[in-house]
Amino acid sequence: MDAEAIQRSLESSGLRCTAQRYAVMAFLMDHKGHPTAAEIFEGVNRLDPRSSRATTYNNLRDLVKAGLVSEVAVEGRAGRFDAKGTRHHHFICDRCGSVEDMEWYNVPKPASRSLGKRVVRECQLIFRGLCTKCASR
Amino acid sequence: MDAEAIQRSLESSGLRCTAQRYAVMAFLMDHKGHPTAAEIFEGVNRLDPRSSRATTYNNLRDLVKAGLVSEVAVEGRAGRFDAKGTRHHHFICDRCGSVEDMEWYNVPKPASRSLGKRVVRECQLIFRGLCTKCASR
DNA sequence: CTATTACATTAGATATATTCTAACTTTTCA
DNA sequence: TGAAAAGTTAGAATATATCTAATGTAATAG
Repeated sequence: MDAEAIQRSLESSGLRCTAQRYAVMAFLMDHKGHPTAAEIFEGVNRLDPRSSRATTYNNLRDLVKAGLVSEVAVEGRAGRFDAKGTRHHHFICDRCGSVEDMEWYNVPKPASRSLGKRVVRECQLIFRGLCTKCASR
Repeated sequence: MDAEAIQRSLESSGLRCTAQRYAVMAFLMDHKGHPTAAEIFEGVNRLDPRSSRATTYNNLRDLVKAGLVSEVAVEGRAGRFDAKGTRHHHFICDRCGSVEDMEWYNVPKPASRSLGKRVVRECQLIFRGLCTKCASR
């Protein structure tokens, strides 16, 4: 996604395309490895313009609310974020904790009996085990 | 699971069955709603014996390492725990954040091509959407 | 074009969650 | 029995996230 596309997607979500917000979005497009808020903050601030920590958190929250970014569900303390480009599942390494993308495939929905009145929006798989690096030890 | 079964499962994992560790395990068997560490700590301490926060965290970590408890992958700051009784998937409400159990069913494994050298230990499904309460608003 | 208002950003303080430290207690077992 | 291992503890330290209140910036009604 290029600069204009980022700008358009922000504006069509009712968010102004500020330098700080743009930077968060661009960083996420560029780093597919599910960075933490701290990593995003640091990465964004290594370049211009300076952005405060509060702004980074505010913008992440706004972007998640707008559906442009998703927060990845992992155990552990630091939230991890993901620009919603392509759909994918996740693999989490038991040993080193890294979060990797896995190719997307459809997963059967639960029986409507067990679903009740709940409304399912999406359905995500999390694999656990050993990543390539940790498996070879 | 009764008292003796908890004791046996602890000991067969090489963990002593201390009062504090037993209490954490019993609390988790009794509260299927994926309590946070803080809730477990509070719940355990409302009864005898007193257990410190550090011990609660230590014991949770030991139990997870031993495979008797799993940490549920949810976004948000506080870790949530789950005694591995029956297998189940999870439903997370977009609106109120509650985590509910969903009936277990088998999920197709990823293609070995996309898996590479990774070793999959388990495979967990997370549904997102609106829970029964939030859907009716 | 300016004033008003809503949106955004900031530094730093605060709140929350988890882990660490170092002393102490209990259990195990040679 | 007594040395080593395992467990517990209070409180300090660290990590993560949010709040506050002052300030800045952009959109737009007049």
